[in-house]
Amino acid sequence: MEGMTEDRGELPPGLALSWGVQPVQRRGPKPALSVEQIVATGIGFGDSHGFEAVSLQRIAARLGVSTNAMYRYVRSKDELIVLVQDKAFGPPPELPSGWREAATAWVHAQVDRYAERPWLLDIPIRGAPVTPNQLRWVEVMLAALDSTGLSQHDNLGCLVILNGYARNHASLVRQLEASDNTPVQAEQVGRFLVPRLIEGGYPMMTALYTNQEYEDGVDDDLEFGLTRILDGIEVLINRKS
Amino acid sequence: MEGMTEDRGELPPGLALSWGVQPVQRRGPKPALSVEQIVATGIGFGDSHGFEAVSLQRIAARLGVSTNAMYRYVRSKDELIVLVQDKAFGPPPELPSGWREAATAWVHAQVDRYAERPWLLDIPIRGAPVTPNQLRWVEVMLAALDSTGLSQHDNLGCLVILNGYARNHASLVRQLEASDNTPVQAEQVGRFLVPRLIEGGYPMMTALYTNQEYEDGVDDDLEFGLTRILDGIEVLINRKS
DNA sequence: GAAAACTGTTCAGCCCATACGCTGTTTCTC
DNA sequence: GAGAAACAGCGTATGGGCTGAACAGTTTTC
Repeated sequence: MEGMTEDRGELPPGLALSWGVQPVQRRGPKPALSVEQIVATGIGFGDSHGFEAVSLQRIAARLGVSTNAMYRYVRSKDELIVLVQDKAFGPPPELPSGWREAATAWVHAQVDRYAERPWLLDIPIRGAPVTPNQLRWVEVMLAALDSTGLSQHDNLGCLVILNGYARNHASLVRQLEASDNTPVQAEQVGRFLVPRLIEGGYPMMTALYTNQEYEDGVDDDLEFGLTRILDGIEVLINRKS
Repeated sequence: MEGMTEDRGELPPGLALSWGVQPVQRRGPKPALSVEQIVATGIGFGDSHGFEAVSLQRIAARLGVSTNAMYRYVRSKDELIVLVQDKAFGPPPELPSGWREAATAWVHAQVDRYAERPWLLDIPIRGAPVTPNQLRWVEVMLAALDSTGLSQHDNLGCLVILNGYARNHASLVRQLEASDNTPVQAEQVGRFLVPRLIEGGYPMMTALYTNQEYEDGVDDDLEFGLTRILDGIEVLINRKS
């Protein structure tokens, strides 16, 4: 490809870089760093100390470079985050045949990714996915849904539901893992809350809390919700045929 | 209630204050501010300038007080955010009878709330809901699902799906509103992306982009996903009876 | 060899949350 | 009524973050 230097003036942050399009340099000293190196370091910090730890300062310090040197490689922190997100999430797995099996595997894979790197859940969603790995996830799921006979529009709708459910579930699991670590505190919360629930007219919540079902009932029951959603999609498929 | 001064030592941030439990003060000057006032000011900034704008500095400045005076009312920013979140989201509406109608109204109401105050989507979810309004939302939905004959556990599972879908959908709508404002940029993204999709082996994505269906197909189709989910739940209900 | 382009650096500005110590005010207790 | 205790808000200070501008050094091109 010759026109690799196309002007990326108004493209959203991270788009060009995530596809490996970098401004070709002709003169001047060789860069001491590379975008890949910077992104990898950012992921390292995310893995070890969470999303808040992936900052330009820290990455620069780790790489033995001044903070502002980062701006020779990345236009803004936002751009860096987009790159980190795409790289850290990685590509999707191969999906089994059969839309139901494929969807199940797809959701499981996403949940697993989030389990490996929970800090990815802290990255705010900027817009429609445009980076290579993100689009690959969409691609494989759409391919799997192609056999359902639904319209492109409906397939996309199903994908959005499944994706949202995966992310939502991963987020829930993460919360539970974080709060279940302190059963002492959970019990103290209950002692504070229950009288107020009774007095405030929260019968269902009271039952939940006194049944010990809360904080416990919302276990990592991925299959339950997934089955509901898949059943709902299946109803639609059967109706159309 | 006499024991209002129970020690709230180890309770999570915002729990006590959100339920109106404040340390009773006996001596010293009267506070110039109130927690309600602070929270209301925070919500004001959120409404006018987004979540990032709700900072202790700004609130303090607006109220004509030094930044650190805030810490006489709130233990940390986290605590403030919890209070702001609960107050800004507000209480749920009355739900119609019939679990399906109720769930539909519940999801719609949540989406509407997020449409009114999109910045609420930027608040990270800390843990299981414990504040009065949040719990009220759970309460009314559980009450509506009580007639399904499902177990408490299953009802909670359904609620989680619906809640996740509502939040996810609101988030999508917000993205679209933010990105659709610049059709010029969207077209430029397409020009950058399509050749790479073709070359990179993204047939479904290519079709989507060339069909103009992307950025457009994910419209605010709340009903589509909701119908799938409700159908899926209905399958479960019918199976159990 | 000179000019252009590009590197990383330092300096600087502005934002944020938070800790500490001070002064003045209010109220309880003796 | 006087002193002590408790509490308000303030100023100062620390540490972290993102980003812009000016600058000196390096490499390539003309």
